Amino acid sequence: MTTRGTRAEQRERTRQALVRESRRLFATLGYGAVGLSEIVRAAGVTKGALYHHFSSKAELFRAVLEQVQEEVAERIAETADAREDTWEQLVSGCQAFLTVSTDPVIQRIMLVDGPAVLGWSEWRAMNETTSGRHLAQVLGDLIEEGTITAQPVEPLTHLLSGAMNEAALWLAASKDPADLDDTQNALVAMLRALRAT
Amino acid sequence: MTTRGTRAEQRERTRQALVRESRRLFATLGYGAVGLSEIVRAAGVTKGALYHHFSSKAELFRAVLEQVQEEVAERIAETADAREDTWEQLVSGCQAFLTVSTDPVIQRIMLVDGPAVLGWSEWRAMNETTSGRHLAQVLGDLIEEGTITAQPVEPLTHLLSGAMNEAALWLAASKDPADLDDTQNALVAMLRALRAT
DNA sequence: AAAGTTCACGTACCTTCAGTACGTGAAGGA
DNA sequence: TCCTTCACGTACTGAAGGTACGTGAACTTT
Repeated sequence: MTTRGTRAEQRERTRQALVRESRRLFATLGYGAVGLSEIVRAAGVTKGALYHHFSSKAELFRAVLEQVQEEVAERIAETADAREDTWEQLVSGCQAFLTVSTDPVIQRIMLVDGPAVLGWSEWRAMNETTSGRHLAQVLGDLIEEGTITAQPVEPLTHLLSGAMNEAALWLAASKDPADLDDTQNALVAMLRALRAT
Repeated sequence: MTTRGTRAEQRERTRQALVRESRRLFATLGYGAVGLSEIVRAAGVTKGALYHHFSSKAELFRAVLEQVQEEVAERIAETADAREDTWEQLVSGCQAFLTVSTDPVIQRIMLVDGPAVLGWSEWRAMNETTSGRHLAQVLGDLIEEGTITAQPVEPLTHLLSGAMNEAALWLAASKDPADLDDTQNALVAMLRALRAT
């Protein structure tokens, strides 16, 4: 094999090829239905290369999931940060999540296989460092400024993120385009319920 | 092997043994970490017997999940049906779900591995025939009687069931016993938001 | 610049697992 | 009593994840 460029460059190229191709395959076929041989063939390398970069199939999946999580978090933050009002940041952020998460590619990796492959607690921890943190942050701010009734933040965070995850999965499978609007309306209604009187 | 009793009896006994032992193992180790050899050893049969009853490992898991789903649905219905008022049925049913689903055994099978092993849509369909149907039923009744603001039932159902699933998973991992109360309070507050003015 | 070291892989192999083919003996019917 | 059915047990296979070790180019050292 003709190795191009410096060693660090080559290393990075191989790693990215593995992550990119496995992300594609995991998303379309699901973690369990994708073999390592299929991945390395698509990436144009061998299993030796894969195990030089990742200690296991699950570790490779973790790398993919991290990438997906960061992308989702970024796209949500983009939308939310465009708003001035904290309350509007919450609402628009939630709506952005519902829109972004409709992508089946994101769904399978982030919402379906993620918890099963890495275990729920690890999956939770990863969420917490990306998009979950934003949600908790905004909710905390809103409680502090008195917009939302004083209460523990964590239960609220999990209730909302769970509601949105499930709704996103359902929306992806639904045919009626009106479902998205209906869901967002119901969600906003629930959010409004949290507001202090 | 000394087969006791009639053929139908024996058949049922082995099937139940397989379901019982695999349920135990799936719950404690997770679907992926349990081998069929381990299951048949625990059940006191061989792989021939397993594949005579179930066409695949996933099918065996499906049988286990069905059993778990029915148990959960029954326990919730028990609590909810004790109430006269439809609204109180919703509230007590939701609270019952949070309490029941705290069991790690139920969690791993029903909430973590279920969607990944069977695929989300099949998992959703199974839910729909058990506990999910009760929730949709009650919500529909409440909308019909005007207690809840008129709106499509499905989005609401998914938002709520998703919120409760995630909350249950979090509660199981949490240490603070006050978390359960906090979550139930937050949930009830969200439910109340749905009420027509 | 030559020799030595590191490292990013490739090759060959092992183990385990889900799944299959086929044999067997008791239950049930004729 | 004979024949069929069926609920398994036994023995095997292919594929999958994972490992041990070799190799040659990139870097370091002298």
